[in-house]
Amino acid sequence: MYEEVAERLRQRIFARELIPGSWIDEMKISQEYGISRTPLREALKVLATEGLVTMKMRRGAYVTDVSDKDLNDVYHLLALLESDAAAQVAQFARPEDIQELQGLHSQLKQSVQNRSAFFEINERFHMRLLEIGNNKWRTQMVIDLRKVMKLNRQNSLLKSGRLEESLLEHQALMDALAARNPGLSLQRMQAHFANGLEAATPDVVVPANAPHQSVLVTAEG
Amino acid sequence: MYEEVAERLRQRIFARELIPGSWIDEMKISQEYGISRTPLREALKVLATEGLVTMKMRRGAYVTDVSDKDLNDVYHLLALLESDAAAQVAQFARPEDIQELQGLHSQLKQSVQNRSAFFEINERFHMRLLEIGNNKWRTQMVIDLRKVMKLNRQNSLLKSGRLEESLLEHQALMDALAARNPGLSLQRMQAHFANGLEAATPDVVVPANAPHQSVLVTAEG
DNA sequence: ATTCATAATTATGAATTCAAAATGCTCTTC
DNA sequence: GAAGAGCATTTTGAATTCATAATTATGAAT
Repeated sequence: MYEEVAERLRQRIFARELIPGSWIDEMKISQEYGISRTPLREALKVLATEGLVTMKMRRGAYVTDVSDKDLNDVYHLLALLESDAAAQVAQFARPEDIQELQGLHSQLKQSVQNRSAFFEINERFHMRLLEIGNNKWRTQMVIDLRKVMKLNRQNSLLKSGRLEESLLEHQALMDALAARNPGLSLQRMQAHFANGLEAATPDVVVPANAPHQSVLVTAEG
Repeated sequence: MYEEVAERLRQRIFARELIPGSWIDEMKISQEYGISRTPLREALKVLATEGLVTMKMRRGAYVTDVSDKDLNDVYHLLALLESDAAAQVAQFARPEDIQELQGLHSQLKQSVQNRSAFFEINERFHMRLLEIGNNKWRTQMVIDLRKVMKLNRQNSLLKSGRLEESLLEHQALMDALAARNPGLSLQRMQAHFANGLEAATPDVVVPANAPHQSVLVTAEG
């Protein structure tokens, strides 16, 4: 049951119904859910290891307050891990996997005017790419990091023009993957992230000198 | 208390006292530790999210059995994250931080004939570099991944000659850091990992075509 | 003798109870 | 009227109890 409870809590945290920095009332929540405190406390400890809540000694659980720097750092890691996955996919994926990604990309193209559909398919694309990347530890990390990012989706996720740009970046990435070029795939995914992806608030998350650029630094730089 | 219990369990898992794949007897452990099952179960759920144990529905907790592929995958991520940290350090660290690393490196040089001291200082060096890298999420990830690596330290960690080689790689890395060259630092850390680091069993963890090489792939490759 | 069914035992998962610590409120004193 | 001490209330953290599910063992039937 604790997994289920953890997921419900995650959703409430993402929805900002549970406010960052605020105290989590175990009694209240357990009554709301009609359960005892035991599985709730187990769930809270899991969320604590995920970084979504913070446990204070003899003070209980608090919703983690994620700073702008935290967001930058997490975003940097997402770029690092997902571009690494893209390189792996370009190298090792089976032809049918690439086909599948191309199928998802086609769907993405067709849903460019439907914002929520675009987001959903885009998310599927990224997750599928990770799965094809065939490293469950990396996949789990990205899942966890994306959860943290969701903590601070306070404002609109994407500027009006960004949907089309994002699509173009996806196209460029797909081309690199189809060409089975790992390094180029890595760069294209990096570029996609550098431009703000779909999950972030670009002006907050990607300042001009953001550290997540550094992975593109070469031996010369 | 659950944190303390989790740590004791981690140690026993690392020491292979709890055998991978084996069932964890809650009753037995709780009696051994003189505690109730409640905090023990909380600890087990935390370890489950860390990937050290696996929970099976209505079957309890099992020590995770880490496959060779898992080791490869985790090692690949360690290389990715730590080399990323090295690049960040080269870019953003304060002079005194570089100094501190150089101090640790000097200690490392002096302890080259004392195997356990070497390992301990080496671990300190890597952790300090991560901390200076100033991304707590990355640091936490590396900590977690290193725990997983420890699950399979079954045999001797380093060939006889590797200590000296490792030291040379460290020296090369230090030079790149001191020169404030992010890309070179990244490469040198990658090379350090490609050669087997200190924590791995090289012939198992780093096969010739290991995927963790791919991060060095460039736009041309 | 082997297999299937049923009962008993064992272990998990969750609720409840209990203890200790922290906070807040009240009462007293200056 | 304000400040401090002591007591009460609230809440966390852990132990115990309880229920349910799974496994094993026993017995009967084929």
